[in-house]
Amino acid sequence: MTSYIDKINNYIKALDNDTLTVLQSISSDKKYKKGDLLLRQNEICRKSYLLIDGIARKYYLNDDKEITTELYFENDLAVSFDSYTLQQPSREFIEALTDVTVSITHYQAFQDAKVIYPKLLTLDLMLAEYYGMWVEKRLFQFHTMTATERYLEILNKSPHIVQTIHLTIIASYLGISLETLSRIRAKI
Amino acid sequence: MTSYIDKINNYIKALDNDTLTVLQSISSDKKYKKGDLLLRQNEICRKSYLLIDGIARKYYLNDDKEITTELYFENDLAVSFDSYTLQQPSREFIEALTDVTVSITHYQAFQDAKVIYPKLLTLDLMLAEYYGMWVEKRLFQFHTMTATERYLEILNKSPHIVQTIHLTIIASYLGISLETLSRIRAKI
DNA sequence: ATCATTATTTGACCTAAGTCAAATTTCTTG
DNA sequence: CAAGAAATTTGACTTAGGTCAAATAATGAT
Repeated sequence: MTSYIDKINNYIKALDNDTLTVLQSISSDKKYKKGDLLLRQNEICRKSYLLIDGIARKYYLNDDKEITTELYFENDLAVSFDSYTLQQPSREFIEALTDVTVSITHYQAFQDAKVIYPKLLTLDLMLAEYYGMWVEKRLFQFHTMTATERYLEILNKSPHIVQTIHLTIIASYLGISLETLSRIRAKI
Repeated sequence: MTSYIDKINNYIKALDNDTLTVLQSISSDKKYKKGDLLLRQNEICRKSYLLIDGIARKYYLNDDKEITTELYFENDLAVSFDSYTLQQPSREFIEALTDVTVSITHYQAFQDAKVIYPKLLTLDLMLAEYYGMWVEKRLFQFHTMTATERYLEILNKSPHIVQTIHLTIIASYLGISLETLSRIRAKI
């Protein structure tokens, strides 16, 4: 499944000039400071954010507690999937965890471009497929793995996460309390 | 989000004759008996199954225990998403819970048709988006709701599930043990 | 460097849900 | 319809992980 990212990136690299030009024409770079919100709850997610530099996360509030649903690093595409797809208010926030630089593409501009450049439609499909598989895998892990196993998985496959991100956020991403995460770390 | 199904169905209804004809030409009906497996673990999911009649489920094995990941009724599209998308061996089974009639479309034929009929590409995108949002919602429910709340949700929104499907399967779909489900039902 | 703030750890206790085993109830099929 | 099989319930006990509170440790601003 990771190789699907490669496939997507290769597909982008292999785009014809026309398509690439359009894609660039509807995208623009922007910088955010650490702590800035790229998307707030109840706003409609009208843009997608391709992380060029820095770290960000997506989260929502449950009983005033922040539940992190996704962590973004260089080259990741940050959107609130359902808000973006349905163009309806978002349940989630997107927050810069460090200073970040992003390439912003507007939803509507991309929709319009897809009609004329079918390769963008294919690209959109690949991105949606990737996200679907990613969420499915996450759900699968919550069902089949203990908190400790999930932490070890992150430690193995994404050590950069553990090195750069506060435990409160990692804990909420793993679906456990901060204290439990601390105890898991003490055991290992 | 439910309304997105309507959008998809309207989109299908509004397809031009050429596209519809192709779609029909690469699909064919088939009947399965209760208990039949439409897809086995380790097989590649080379077909999608549109339920015309009957009930089916998708599940996988974890420590010899069956975990149901999706329930299918009339008009639902049954596939193992990652196996279908990546054309790699499936972790999941798809099983007929009653006698079923399905409309089968072959992966490769659909891929080929998408190239010529961009509307099928758009349709594929909508289906992937729908599945992504559906899984995301399921994950969200597992994070924010207790077992009792999840059961009540099913009882409310999909009473037909509780009426027609064995509790063992519902329990595994809710991510709880059969005994816990039984106790939840006793309380209510 | 120092103080204040923020992050993390540790302790004591609690709770939702799981497990295993046995008892009922409900279906099937002859 | 009766016997056997399958599904569901109930009981007794265990456990992973949560909560609340307090103690350290780390970080950052002056």
